[in-house]
Amino acid sequence: MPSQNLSQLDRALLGLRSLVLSGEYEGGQRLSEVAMAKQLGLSRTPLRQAMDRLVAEGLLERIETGGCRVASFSNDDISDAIELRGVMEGTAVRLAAERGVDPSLLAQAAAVLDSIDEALGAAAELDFDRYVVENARFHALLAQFPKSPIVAREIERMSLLPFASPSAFLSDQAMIPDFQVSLGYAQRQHRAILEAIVAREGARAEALTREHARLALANFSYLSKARSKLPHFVSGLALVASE
Amino acid sequence: MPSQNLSQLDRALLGLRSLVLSGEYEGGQRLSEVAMAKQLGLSRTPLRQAMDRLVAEGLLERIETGGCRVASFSNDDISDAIELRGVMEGTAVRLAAERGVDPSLLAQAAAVLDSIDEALGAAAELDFDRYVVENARFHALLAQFPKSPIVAREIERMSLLPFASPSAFLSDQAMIPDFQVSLGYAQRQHRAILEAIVAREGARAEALTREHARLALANFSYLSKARSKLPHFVSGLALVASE
DNA sequence: TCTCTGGAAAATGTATACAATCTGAGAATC
DNA sequence: GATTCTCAGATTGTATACATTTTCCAGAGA
Repeated sequence: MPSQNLSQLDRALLGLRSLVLSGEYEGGQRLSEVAMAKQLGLSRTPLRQAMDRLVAEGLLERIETGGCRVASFSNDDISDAIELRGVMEGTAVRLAAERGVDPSLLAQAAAVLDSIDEALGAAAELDFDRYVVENARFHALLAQFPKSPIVAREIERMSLLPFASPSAFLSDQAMIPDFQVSLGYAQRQHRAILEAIVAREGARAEALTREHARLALANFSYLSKARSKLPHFVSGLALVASE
Repeated sequence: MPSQNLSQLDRALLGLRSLVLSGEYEGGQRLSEVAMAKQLGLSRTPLRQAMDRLVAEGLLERIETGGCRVASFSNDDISDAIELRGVMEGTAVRLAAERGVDPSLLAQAAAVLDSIDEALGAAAELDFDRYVVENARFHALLAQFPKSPIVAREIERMSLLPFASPSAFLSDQAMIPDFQVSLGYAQRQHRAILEAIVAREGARAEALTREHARLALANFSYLSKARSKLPHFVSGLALVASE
């Protein structure tokens, strides 16, 4: 059985999120609590909690007169969300460079980068899944570098929006023609960021990290244009208003 | 009657927040839902919602085994929170400078700055309350400059923590010896920021805004040292662990 | 004196009932 | 024909009841 030790709230969160991201309710219409609860097989209480949380995450919007609707994002919204994630990660690495980083964390990050190198491997034998996992791990490590709960927390929050996370658009990048080049470029940025942190070059680390986030923006732009051909492949892309 | 059109949730939020900030429950002990609900005169349902929200804001922490406790902040946490607010506001003004700002917003901001000048006035007739109000308004305007719902939203979120808001430590600054000098300095920064935005100098606007936020840090340091003499004057200062 | 165990009291998580409010469609009016 | 009005159905916000889990203290045993 897949879900065993989960609370009803957790089930509601998972269910609601996947329903919303699937684009089933994209119309912007109100989400009925009773219908939702019945569909997910739980009572309104945990469902309501889950809705509150998704509102806080930005996936749902509250309606003034009561209830929620699915949020809709413009291309500019996504661009801004990615920019903000870059700004926050950039701050993390700047602080890390300024304050110094725990050597064990640095070693972990270096190991992850080595692993990414292996994942990239030769042209033919690219291990894409491994890249995605290790990339996420590297970014998670960056967030921990400054040893600041507040910074870590806010970075995590920035990555909650489906488009802003470091892994967004990545699992679907396999269909982008020259994606291998792009991955190699990203990895060079990874190395440069780590190098700058070690060298205590805060401004450089920050600038590199911001630029690194913009790769996600490029991927989004590509997918956005190719959307008609690759419908609903990217989780949550249905929430983007096609202006 | 003070509270009329408020929902029970709103009442719970206001009541809980003020209870927490008052430092009544600082011990880090678990907050009893039933006791809380009885004290505030409402049922557990809206109270629970309010607790969820304060957890999201960072004022409460969830306990693994259930329930919540009051969060406790280190000096470093507060320093980081202020830094992050500066980073976010800095991003807003950089984007504003890069993208250009609606002239009507610029005019409003200029008017607010004029009003602050009046509030500062001559040495004897400083209108402190007015300064606080107009300062908050100026910062709110900055958040709106980039015309980005996401940026505005995240800045607002950063300002939720009681120590990170642009008005934090300000209402209590009256007791700092040379606070008038400090206010004048802040106002010069305000003008420089606006000037940089108009001149499309993104990097300058960003750097100035970050530095501006650090004034709050200086105020906090002062209050932190003087805490024994001014106990519990600053709302929420009770949550700061006196290491 | 300390540790461990047992169990009662209390607290939380969840479901459900109820009242106030909103929605939407059809009737009535201009 | 368009607009306003009305009212029933549906929906949300809130209170409360119930079951499970957690807490904590007392007492036994080492």
